[in-house]
Amino acid sequence: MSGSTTREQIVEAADRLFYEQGYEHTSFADIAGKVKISRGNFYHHFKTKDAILSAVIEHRLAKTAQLLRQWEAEGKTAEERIRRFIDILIMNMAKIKRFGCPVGTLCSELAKLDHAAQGDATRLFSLFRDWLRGQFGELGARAEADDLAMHLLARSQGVATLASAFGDEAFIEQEVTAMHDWLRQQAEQAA
Amino acid sequence: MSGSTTREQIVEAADRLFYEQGYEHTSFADIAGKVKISRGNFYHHFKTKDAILSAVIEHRLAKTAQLLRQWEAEGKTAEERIRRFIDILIMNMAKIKRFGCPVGTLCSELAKLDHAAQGDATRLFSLFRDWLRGQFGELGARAEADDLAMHLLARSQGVATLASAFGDEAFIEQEVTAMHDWLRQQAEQAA
DNA sequence: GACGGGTTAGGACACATGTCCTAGAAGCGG
DNA sequence: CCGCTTCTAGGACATGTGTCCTAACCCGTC
Repeated sequence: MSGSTTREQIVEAADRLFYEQGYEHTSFADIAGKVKISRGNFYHHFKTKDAILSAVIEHRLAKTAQLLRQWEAEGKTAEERIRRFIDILIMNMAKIKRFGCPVGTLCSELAKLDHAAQGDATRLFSLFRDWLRGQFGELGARAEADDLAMHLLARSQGVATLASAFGDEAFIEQEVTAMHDWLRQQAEQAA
Repeated sequence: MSGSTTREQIVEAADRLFYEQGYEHTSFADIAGKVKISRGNFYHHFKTKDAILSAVIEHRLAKTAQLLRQWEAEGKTAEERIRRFIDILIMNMAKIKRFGCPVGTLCSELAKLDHAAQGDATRLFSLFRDWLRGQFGELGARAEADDLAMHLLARSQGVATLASAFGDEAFIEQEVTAMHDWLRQQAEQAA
């Protein structure tokens, strides 16, 4: 988990803690403890808790963009690429069951705090949304491409929320299968 | 919104604040301010913040159970009753757009805090889940009744999360329509 | 009118937190 | 070796928090 620079280590530790404990429930001391630096040193890198949040979101945006590029490169057809998206629920099953979706829970928390970074956090969703819209477009959907993208995003979110609440991994697998079936239907319908 | 006793007023104010600001971000002072009592008086009614949370969850469980009984009485067919559930997204559209789903966001927050009341909060979901399973059972679904219940719950959750993140009410309406269509299919399939 | 239990107000207390300052250590070019 | 910038440690400071104590108040009962 260790990036090279201290700043990167801080961002990565904060990223993880924000996900696992929530933004507000994570303190400077928590992050400093993880990175094993003093709270005073912390201030040299980030003046403000909000500044860390911004850096964490920026970091997640970069990671997500890279992930999307990777899917773009690996999947041969649009349908195949969309399946990669569906399968992140399987790849991250254990963490999702424990902490929910990193994007959805962060957006929810910031919405309640009425936090200034709310818009930036939503851009994480937009990244997936726009990418999915592109894939559905290639698949043959025209005007509905964005609707389909939002629909699939929403279903993933719902699965993550319920799986976390009930601590149910089997439910994830079941709904992932259903989403794959749904995608097949969409692909056939478009052809 | 004012219940008669001070205790009820506290619970109702806390209920709302926990929903709108989150559990952790709501302080004794916030609640006392809303009810217009002193922090000292507060202690007479609730010794602990966790105690308030328990009371709030209990309150929500009671309100939810009553709502389900009401739907039970009003809807003539199982299909009609399930539509009531779907339509809460419309009824509470404005608040959902602003704060998400009260149940889902509470469960998510408590999961991250690793809070003892997590299980109690999940019972809120269970109330809906069990009720929906019953309805789908009446509709003709047998073994899949619980799967259908969870599926519908998950979709509602996803819609709430995304509608809140994007501040998009039209998306709620669109997905509600889709869920109604899906339900019609299920009803036809069962018959 | 006196009593007593339930209710209220006000504030004390210890602690954690975000923010900030200062002084020293470490690395590096001249 | 010197001087400068960057990094690090430790702690100060004000504020907000959950918790808790004490004294006064209300109000029905004898």
